[in-house]
Amino acid sequence: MPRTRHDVARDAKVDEIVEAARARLLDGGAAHLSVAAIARELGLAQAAVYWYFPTRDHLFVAAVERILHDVLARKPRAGTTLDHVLWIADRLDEVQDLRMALRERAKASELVAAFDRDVHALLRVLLVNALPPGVDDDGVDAFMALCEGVLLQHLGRRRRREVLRLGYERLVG
Amino acid sequence: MPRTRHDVARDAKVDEIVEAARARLLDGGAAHLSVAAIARELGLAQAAVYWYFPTRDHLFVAAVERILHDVLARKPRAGTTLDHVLWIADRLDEVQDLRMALRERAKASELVAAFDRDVHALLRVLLVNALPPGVDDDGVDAFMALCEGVLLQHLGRRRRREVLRLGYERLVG
DNA sequence: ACCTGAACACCGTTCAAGT
DNA sequence: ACCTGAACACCGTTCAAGT
Repeated sequence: MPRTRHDVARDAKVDEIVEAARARLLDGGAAHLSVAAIARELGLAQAAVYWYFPTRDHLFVAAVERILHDVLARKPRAGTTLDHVLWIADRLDEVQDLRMALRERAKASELVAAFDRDVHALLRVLLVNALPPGVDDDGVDAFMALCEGVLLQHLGRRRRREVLRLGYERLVG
Repeated sequence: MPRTRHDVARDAKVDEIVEAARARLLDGGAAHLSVAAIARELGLAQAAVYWYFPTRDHLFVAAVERILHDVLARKPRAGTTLDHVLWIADRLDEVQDLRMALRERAKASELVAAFDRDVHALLRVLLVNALPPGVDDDGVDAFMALCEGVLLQHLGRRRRREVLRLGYERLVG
């Protein structure tokens, strides 16, 4: 096996690592993402990963970024604005664990903290676009908080949608 | 120094460890809580801690329990029901980081998961008691979600209270 | 009952050295 | 430019052995 792979494009090697990280995040969660494990899996020395990603957090962010991109790329079916909002909530629920892990890590890493803020801003844009026009900022903030909070709860999908519907009607409807 | 301290009551020794854990949680967060560090601090072998707490998570839960107990023991000043709710939100904001850490760890440990559910149930009782009587379950769930969600946001205390006030009026007022 | 010492299997990160 | 090997300083957990 080649020690240095000058034949393989840099992007392909970066992609290989991010893909391995993505896979680990999706089954074991953030705790399952370790530089050592990925290096083992890819047959690399640990230090090789650090050539492309200066810290574990850089790799973590890159992998979460890819996952979020994929999840949000799915197009919603047409429907009422409430349907659209509920669809967004279902998507967010899929990445809820990762968002929690992001928050936890953000306390220690400014890199992760900045990314977390970006994600939050993006979700806000998504929600505002989904809502009917003319909703005041207070209502948006309150409804956004309700969305994030309801994902935190241990409710089933059915119950979650009921609560969201109520919030929608009373806060922005 | 005595190797085994039969003179010191078991409770006192447990208390010493939990207290050290509490201090570490309060400044460095959950990431700063390690069995190794506490043993070093107390001049014990690491294995000594395991005599009282079978896993790191047991110690973690015990320390968070103590912190929560202290925070919630503080008595609110009299005021409107909204004032009371805002007071609860301020208390919860103080332990927000710990709650996140709890959630993160709950994925890996059923012990932590169970404790997290207990905390959630306790907070719900606290909120229901603070709210005016006769609020429907949907309203409570929605407002509770809003409370937890608004603590997740990067809002200042001022803004947080505005959003909570709006949610209170439209969801349970 | 209580505690030590030492081990085991993990981490993230760094760095000199090689190609 | 790219990668290895080895080290360093951490973890949580276990266990035989001592008092």
